[in-house]
Amino acid sequence: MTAATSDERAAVPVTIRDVARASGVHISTVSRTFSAPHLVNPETRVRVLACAEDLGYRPNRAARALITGRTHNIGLIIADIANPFFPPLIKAAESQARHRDYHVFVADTNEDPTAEEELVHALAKQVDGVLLCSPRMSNSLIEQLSREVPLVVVNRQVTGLPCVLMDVGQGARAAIEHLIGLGHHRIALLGGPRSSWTNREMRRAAATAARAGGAELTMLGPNAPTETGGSAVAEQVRRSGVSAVLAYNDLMAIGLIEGLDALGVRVPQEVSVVGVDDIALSRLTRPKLTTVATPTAAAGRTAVDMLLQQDIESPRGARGLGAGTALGVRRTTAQVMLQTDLVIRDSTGPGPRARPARPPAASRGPDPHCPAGPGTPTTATGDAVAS
Amino acid sequence: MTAATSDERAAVPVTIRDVARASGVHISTVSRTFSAPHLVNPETRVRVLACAEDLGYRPNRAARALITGRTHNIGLIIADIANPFFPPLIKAAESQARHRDYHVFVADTNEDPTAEEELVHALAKQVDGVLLCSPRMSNSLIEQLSREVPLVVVNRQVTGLPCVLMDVGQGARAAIEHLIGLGHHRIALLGGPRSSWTNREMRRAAATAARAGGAELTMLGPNAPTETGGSAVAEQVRRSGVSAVLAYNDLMAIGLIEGLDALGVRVPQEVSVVGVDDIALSRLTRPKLTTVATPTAAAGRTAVDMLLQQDIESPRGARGLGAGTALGVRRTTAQVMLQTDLVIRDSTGPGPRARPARPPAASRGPDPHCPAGPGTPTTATGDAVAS
DNA sequence: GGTGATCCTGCAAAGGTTTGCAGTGAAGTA
DNA sequence: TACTTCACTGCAAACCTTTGCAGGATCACC
Repeated sequence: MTAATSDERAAVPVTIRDVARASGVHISTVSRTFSAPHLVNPETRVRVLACAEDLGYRPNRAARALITGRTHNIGLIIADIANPFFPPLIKAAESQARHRDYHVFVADTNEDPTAEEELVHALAKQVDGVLLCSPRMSNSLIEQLSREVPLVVVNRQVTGLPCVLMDVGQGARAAIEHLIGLGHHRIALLGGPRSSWTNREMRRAAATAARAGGAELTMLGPNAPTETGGSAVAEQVRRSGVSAVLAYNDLMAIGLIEGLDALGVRVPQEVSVVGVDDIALSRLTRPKLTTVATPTAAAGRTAVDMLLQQDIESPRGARGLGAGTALGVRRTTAQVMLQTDLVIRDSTGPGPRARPARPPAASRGPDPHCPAGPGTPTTATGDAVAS
Repeated sequence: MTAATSDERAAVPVTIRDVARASGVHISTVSRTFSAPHLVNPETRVRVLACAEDLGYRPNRAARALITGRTHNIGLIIADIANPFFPPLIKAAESQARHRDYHVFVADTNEDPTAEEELVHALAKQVDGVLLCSPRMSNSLIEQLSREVPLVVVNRQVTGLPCVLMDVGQGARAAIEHLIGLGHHRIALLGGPRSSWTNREMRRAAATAARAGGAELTMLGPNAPTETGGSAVAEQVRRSGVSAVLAYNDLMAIGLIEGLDALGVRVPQEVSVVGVDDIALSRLTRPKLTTVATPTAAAGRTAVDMLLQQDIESPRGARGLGAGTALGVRRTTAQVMLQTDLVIRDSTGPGPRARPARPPAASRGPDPHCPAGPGTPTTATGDAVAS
């Protein structure tokens, strides 16, 4: 770390060989100093480390990858980075990966299934595994791709593959029960993309909960999972005569509130709205959004853990393993379901039955129907529950 | 592409050698088929390509990187992925990179300068260049790191290095002029982080514009560039007696509006608020935020272009180049300034002087002071202007 | 038929690291 | 002393690709 070297260190790439020369040992000893320290004499080790530090040596991961077959990289394939649902997931995944000395490639598919497939192929040779977040392609294609590179799927259930799921079914149930408890008996479900697993789960759970609570549930959709998708159906919602709406996600819920506002329909006085995801934004709109919080960060962390876990066993690229059904180790296919939590804020209020008993124009100030208070939502724990 | 092979293709990694064997040529011919097609006989080429396709061959980028010295990867170092300012930039950069057959590593520093430095080191050997977005470390450290790996800096001016800047000075000027035009003569500038280049530019430009317009400008801050940072100074803003505020960014502006609201101060009736960035969120809050739109996506694209441009010349890791001032090619150090645009929405209204002349309670509906109408903001063009 | 040019292909080294194997010397045991 | 064990280190092959060089075939031209 002398001043002289630090100035020019990077003009010439310094390799394991330079360190070997400087410390008077063979390159293999230098290599072992980094990858298997217990095999080298402590004295030698400190000397080598000192020289390495002095020269500014950093192992070349490409060369290492070439021989070990492990890149220490993972791929993260995202439908749309700009969708506020994903950044917390990306952030958590990147952080978790880095703690385990992995780097992450991020790729955006623009919600295009074709791009998803191409990206898996393109990344396959360059990563030890791929996280597929809310994929839009078919299950069978996912299964096929998983033979090329270890995969963990987030927000989608694929049998035989490790998946990280959020229990939106439970969340939808809680939301419907919340609405029914407020006196709503005509409720709409604002559906998302048809190919979305989350969408199917929500529909099923919401229908069951509505039936159990004696409420009528209207299905609207499919719709684009965006703000525009939400505002576009405002008119339809008004005409349908429902007094409450559960939206596929927060963006749609916010769009819907916008759209209703433009039609002169007030939220929550005339229509209650519940979203899903609890994106940061949902705390900042007015009214603040009642929503089903999904543990996105926990999902990112968990997915990385699962990926790295299944990676450990076989050193990739093991040649000569007989194809077909080798009776050796089989990849773990555990599926993890993360809990969701209903966060009650200001976009839901008493329904038609309860309305007469309510003081008029109470849209400001602490809402009486909010148990925890708007500022202290019940946060999602993200505890993992194997299913 | 037969069914038989596609099933097991990835169990055994297929290399250039397998393709060579299958097509009856030497591996170098296969290599050339991909990296220099014009050097191989068309007939041979189609045969090789067919075999490659059939076997599912994909070039191993690690091996290629090892010999060419170019990884075809770039690094993207971000202060905070979850900050809504960044995702559009990441998305654009990733897209642009991919179009040029590059993949991008994304890393999050959590606003920690130490993490920034470590990440540059960690990524250096694995990428052809790094994009440093809104770095928090010192200029001198950035310069030093740039000797290790080609760097492009976004949102920060470092002499001698290629930079992509947004003209927030112009934006701040436009915002102040807009406010003065509305009749505000006591304005506050809600400052951001002290180490931020943007922050300094804004202060300077706002001060000049205020002086020119005969308005009094109060500097508040530094503050955290977050919603909380904004809401925390609401009380201070009220006490200061200003009628308008220009905030460091949209998040702070939104936080401030929240905080003022909690104090019973209405926006824009009593205080006008202008943000900077035009994050998606700013269209969704109520009131919709008047803000200085920064061309984030264009910045991401431009930064990638500049990085790749300076990469082309020298094939990295050229050994034996004399250190010191080689009189050969010098890295391009062009600095690009992108234009910003003031987008007028609903969080700004007439100031004290103009107020009497205004119809009361006109907070809903199309605002008379909004030239383009709330739905059709003047969008940032992002035209590049070399400086 | 000889000369030269052109086009294509093969050969082999190189790039930085890991790792099985073998070798060295010292310490421990009989 | 002889033998084994042990800790450490060196040797060299291997990973997959690129690329300068040279050889071979073909063709045109004189």
